[in-house]
Amino acid sequence: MKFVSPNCKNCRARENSLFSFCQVRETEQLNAVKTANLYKKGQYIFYENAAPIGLFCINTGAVKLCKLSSNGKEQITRIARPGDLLGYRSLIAKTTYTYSAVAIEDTAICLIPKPEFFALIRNNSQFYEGLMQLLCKEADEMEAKIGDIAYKPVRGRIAEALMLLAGAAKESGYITLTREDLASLVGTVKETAIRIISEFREENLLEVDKRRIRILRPEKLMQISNLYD
Amino acid sequence: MKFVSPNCKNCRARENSLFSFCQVRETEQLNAVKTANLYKKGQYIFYENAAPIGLFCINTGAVKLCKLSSNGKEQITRIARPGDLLGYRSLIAKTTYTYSAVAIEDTAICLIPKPEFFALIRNNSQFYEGLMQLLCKEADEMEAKIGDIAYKPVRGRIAEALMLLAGAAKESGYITLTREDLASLVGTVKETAIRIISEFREENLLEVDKRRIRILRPEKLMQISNLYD
DNA sequence: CGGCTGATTGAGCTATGTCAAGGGCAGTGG
DNA sequence: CCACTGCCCTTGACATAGCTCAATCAGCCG
Repeated sequence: MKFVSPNCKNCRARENSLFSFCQVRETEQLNAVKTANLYKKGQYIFYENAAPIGLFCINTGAVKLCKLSSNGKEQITRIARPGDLLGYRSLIAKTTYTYSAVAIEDTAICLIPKPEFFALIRNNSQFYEGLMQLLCKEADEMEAKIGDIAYKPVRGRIAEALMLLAGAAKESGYITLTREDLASLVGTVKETAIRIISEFREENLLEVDKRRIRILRPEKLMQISNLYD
Repeated sequence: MKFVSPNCKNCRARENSLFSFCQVRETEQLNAVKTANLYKKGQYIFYENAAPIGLFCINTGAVKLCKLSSNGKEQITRIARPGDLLGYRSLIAKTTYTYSAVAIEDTAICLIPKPEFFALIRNNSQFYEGLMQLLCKEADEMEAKIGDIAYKPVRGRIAEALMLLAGAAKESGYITLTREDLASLVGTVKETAIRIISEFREENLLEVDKRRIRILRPEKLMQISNLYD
């Protein structure tokens, strides 16, 4: 299989990432030290509890971030996409990874080794600040998610997740997540997720082609997502 | 009511806070610019969605951080105590507060105005780094909480929360949280929380005196907290 | 002695999880 | 090109944790 290592200079993923703060020279340096890798669907990029080795930047594809709970179930905390950075929290806090990262499509990812990452935050204060803001945003989102899971019924959470996924799903507008992954993303089980999707289909809020889902009535779903008991 | 504004120099709360990174001179400056305030139990320190005005540092007492969900229920995300800093996320991300802060005991809090906060992170890189690590830690905790709420049964979550609260409850070892607040902290309702506490009492895992709870068998509770289905 | 706030307890009800049994599509190997 | 195998997806039947509503009780304060 032919895989051309992406060049940071003209990397589209870089543009909507924190690396947009980098100067041309820095970008060239990054390009020189980074290593690129292709992960097949289902392959692990890194494991929960492992020691971090660097900063990952997703080039193409999609990755699920998940933790294993003691009852053996997998909880997906987020779906990461091109331009998203992975692993910085563990690097900064000097801890092990708090979640695993698994490719859910064939995915290309670049890795910036630890030393270069730290050099970057030392030398580029804009990048540093950006990272800090990213952390805050991430925290805000998680905080919101806690509220959701605690009080929003599954139906609403699924509606919400579908909206988010559709927004993130580039051109196509198709959501290709597995029902199981979708369930795990909103904190429920496969069967419940399926039933609710079926309801939405019957109400013509979305259509299902093979496994893929396409939203038809975003407004309606949005409304359901905000509707409580 | 007599309230002596605390002095940063010999503030016990400061010692287990990020401000421990400050030099003597910085501490003196902080002391000069800060304003101290006493909040009665039940009083709001700041409101969700309001614009941040500075960094809060809890001196004595306890504060609940909570969000209102559309169905009118309050979700408590965390209980903050002396030494804890509040509001930095909104300052850094330049957003409004994502939660409200309410005193659950009579509480003394100092406020460092926005400009001085930014001056601090500009000039003290240790403080800056510490703040970053704090953010990471906070994010980790929330991530864990998401997993908990999604998959851990209420019984386990209550056990866990009790352990945490007991740990944080200074000397006394008494947990004084309202049943309602406890419920909201673990994402359930008052009645369910009460029933589970009663069970624990019957099993002699804790004792209840008036409203106050004291843990008797931490090991057991710990075990329950990790026990799934 | 009221009146209040919070704690309890009981009795249903229901959303959601669990278990079980197919069904369809896609990729593989003969 | 067909049959086989292995995912997923789907649906039904059933069980139950946890929510709601409602009534009562226990401190506490003026």
